[in-house]
Amino acid sequence: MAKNAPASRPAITTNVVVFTLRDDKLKLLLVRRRKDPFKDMWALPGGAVRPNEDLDDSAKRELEVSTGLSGVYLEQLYTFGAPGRDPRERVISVAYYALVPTERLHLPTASDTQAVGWFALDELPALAFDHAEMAGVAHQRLSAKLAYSTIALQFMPEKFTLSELQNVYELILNEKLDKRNFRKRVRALDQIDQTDEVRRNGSHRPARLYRVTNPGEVQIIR
Amino acid sequence: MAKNAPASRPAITTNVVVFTLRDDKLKLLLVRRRKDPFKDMWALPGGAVRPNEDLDDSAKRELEVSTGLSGVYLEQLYTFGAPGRDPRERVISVAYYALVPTERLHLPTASDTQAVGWFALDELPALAFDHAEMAGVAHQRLSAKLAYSTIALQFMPEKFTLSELQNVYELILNEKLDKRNFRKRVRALDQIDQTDEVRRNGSHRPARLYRVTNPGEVQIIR
DNA sequence: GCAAAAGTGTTCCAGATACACCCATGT
DNA sequence: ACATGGGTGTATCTGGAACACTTTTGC
Repeated sequence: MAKNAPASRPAITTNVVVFTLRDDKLKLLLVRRRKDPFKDMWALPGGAVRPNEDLDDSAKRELEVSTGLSGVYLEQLYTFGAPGRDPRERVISVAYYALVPTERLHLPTASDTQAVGWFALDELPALAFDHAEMAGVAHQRLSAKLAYSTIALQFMPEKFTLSELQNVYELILNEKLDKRNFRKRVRALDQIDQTDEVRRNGSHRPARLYRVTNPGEVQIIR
Repeated sequence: MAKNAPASRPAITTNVVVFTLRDDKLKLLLVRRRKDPFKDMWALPGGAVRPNEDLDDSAKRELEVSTGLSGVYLEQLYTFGAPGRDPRERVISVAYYALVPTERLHLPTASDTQAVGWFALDELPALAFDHAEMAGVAHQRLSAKLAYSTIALQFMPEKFTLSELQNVYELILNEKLDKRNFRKRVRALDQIDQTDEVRRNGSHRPARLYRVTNPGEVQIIR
């Protein structure tokens, strides 16, 4: 059955739920499987943990392979290990989730055409294995964390407007927020700095640009 | 080196951080190791996941073996997999934490003398492997969860007084709370029912006994 | 001059905090 | 009668929510 496995030892993999914001939607990255089982179905990026590789490093590597990116926010999510979740043999999957600023994704990150794609969370195709559950748990965690941390800043590019930041919150929470209250609150966090630049963007008043004070740092608030 | 392991497949274990409240302290359960490595040191209960056993089931079993208990609150915590965390061979450990009401622990749960013990969190002995880190992460999670869930009720026996419940909060948070505010808040949760019994307990007014409305259920609040 | 997004403060309300005294019992 | 923990209500504070108009630009 399994290639080189004694039945007594499950295989270990990491999977990564990669979130980004595109086209005014919260999307995640899927790869198309090229082998059985679930051949040609969409799945979360992931793969075997190497013999001497830390779990975090394995997730980082999977992220790097599928997106070309490193240095983005990455956090362990949950470990899935039900017998039978892989039809071939027992596999324990340590799931992570990552947040990437859209601007850093120049290419559609196709190692070959149609092998990867970004899908809106509410329009996911059927997923291989228990990956739909992983994606669900990741989304839950992200939404929850939005409320009590500065995690949303991880989606922002180097410079951004407050309207753009508000949009990020609105997309993830899936509700409209009050502009004045939002600005008051987000400025009170003391995690963004005003620059002296503005962005001209259509026939209306230019927007002031801001910058994250401590990029890569996620603070617990409230 | 390793007994029956191909270097390509790490071993999988679960470990459980078992919390209880005793002698007005938050304590956790440790077992003394009888074999190398770390022979005679204290460690978290745990052991290998069986070939066809779900991770949750493995943790439940370890809990049952070390405490004789089942049906208590148990939640996956984090997965530890750094190479070298076990000196013999690569081991991935899925850590859980559990909360047990003290009353359910009649025996000191000794399968043999001195093999297990309860230790206050601020008086832990040196622990084997990376178990000190596990315990730390578990305590953090527990404290955090106290603030936004009804998890503290999991420590309560069948019937309890509000003073006892307040004591639980004070021990875990490590700060004094206002009696009137505490009672107002905890009653507003609508998760405890007044019984018509009282407990006579020394030379003072008897305390009303309460009961958890939905035992085993932990609600997210606020 | 008009359309379109940027920007700005104040009032109101609810939930958290601070706080002190009487009650029922055992000795 | 006194020591001990059980039990109760109100005033205040604070942070969140609601809410509308002016500004700057491109066309």
